[in-house]
Amino acid sequence: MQLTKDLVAASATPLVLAILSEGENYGYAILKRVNELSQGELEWTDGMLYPLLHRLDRLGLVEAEWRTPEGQRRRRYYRLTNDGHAALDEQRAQWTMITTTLKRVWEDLPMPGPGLDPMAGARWEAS
Amino acid sequence: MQLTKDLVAASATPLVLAILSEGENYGYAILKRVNELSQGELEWTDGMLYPLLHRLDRLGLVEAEWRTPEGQRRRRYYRLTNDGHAALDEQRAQWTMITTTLKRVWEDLPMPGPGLDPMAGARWEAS
DNA sequence: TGTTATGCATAGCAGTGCTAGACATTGGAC
DNA sequence: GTCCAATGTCTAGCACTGCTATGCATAACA
Repeated sequence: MQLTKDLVAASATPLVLAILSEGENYGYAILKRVNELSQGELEWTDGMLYPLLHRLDRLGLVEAEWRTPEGQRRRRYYRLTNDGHAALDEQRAQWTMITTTLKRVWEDLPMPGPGLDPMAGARWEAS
Repeated sequence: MQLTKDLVAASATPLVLAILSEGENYGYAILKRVNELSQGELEWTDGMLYPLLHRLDRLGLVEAEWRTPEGQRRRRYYRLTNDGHAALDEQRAQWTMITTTLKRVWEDLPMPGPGLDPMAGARWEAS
């Protein structure tokens, strides 16, 4: 499946935050995890992940630390900060809102709420 | 709720396409419909909708026609083309895919599939 | 010794979405 | 009569930023 740029951009941050909420992690493994979670549909490059990680760091949503596990390569581990957790919740709420909105049209649900009804009951035949 | 730019950008096209799939419509009414569907959470400006509509027109996803209903203002009505319907289906599939992916992390679902398990079973304590 | 997997980094520009500003008509309030 | 709000549409131009392309390094393995 070929995803639009917009969608990739919009989902990148919440996805990384969500993955880090599972526990600290490092770039290369995050890449693998994204692939796994999306069952191969999302194909992120490292070139797009690292800048994002740096951005999240600048924004204070994650903390980074170099570490060299026993007998392994040097890696930079990232961990969610409190602000990061809050940001994740916020993003999640936003996604839920948008998804709910889209579903309302897609599934033609009856609509609660004030009901502006801009069309005053008029209906047009499609196409 | 304050939405990120990315998310607004990513949802704009599918939302407009979805609204037009309900039947032909014109700019001002689409704005109202968006407000209604999102129950006031989405506050689009006309300045962002019209360029989008023009773009969709250029891409051949919608057709436009000036019309002046009996005793009403002149309006430009937009209608989905076949390509538009196809694009809507495509976008919908993409959203579903992403949403599914995000839910997997958010809800910590057990994961089906090949199971790359890049961490070889290791678990870290979260921050 | 060559290749693949692991692991990280960033300069710089292409691409584009929106803000700001403009214009016109209708109807109701005062 | 006048004014304001709602209705209705349009576009130039630039600010912003996300990614592509590229570079570097080590380990394992064939």
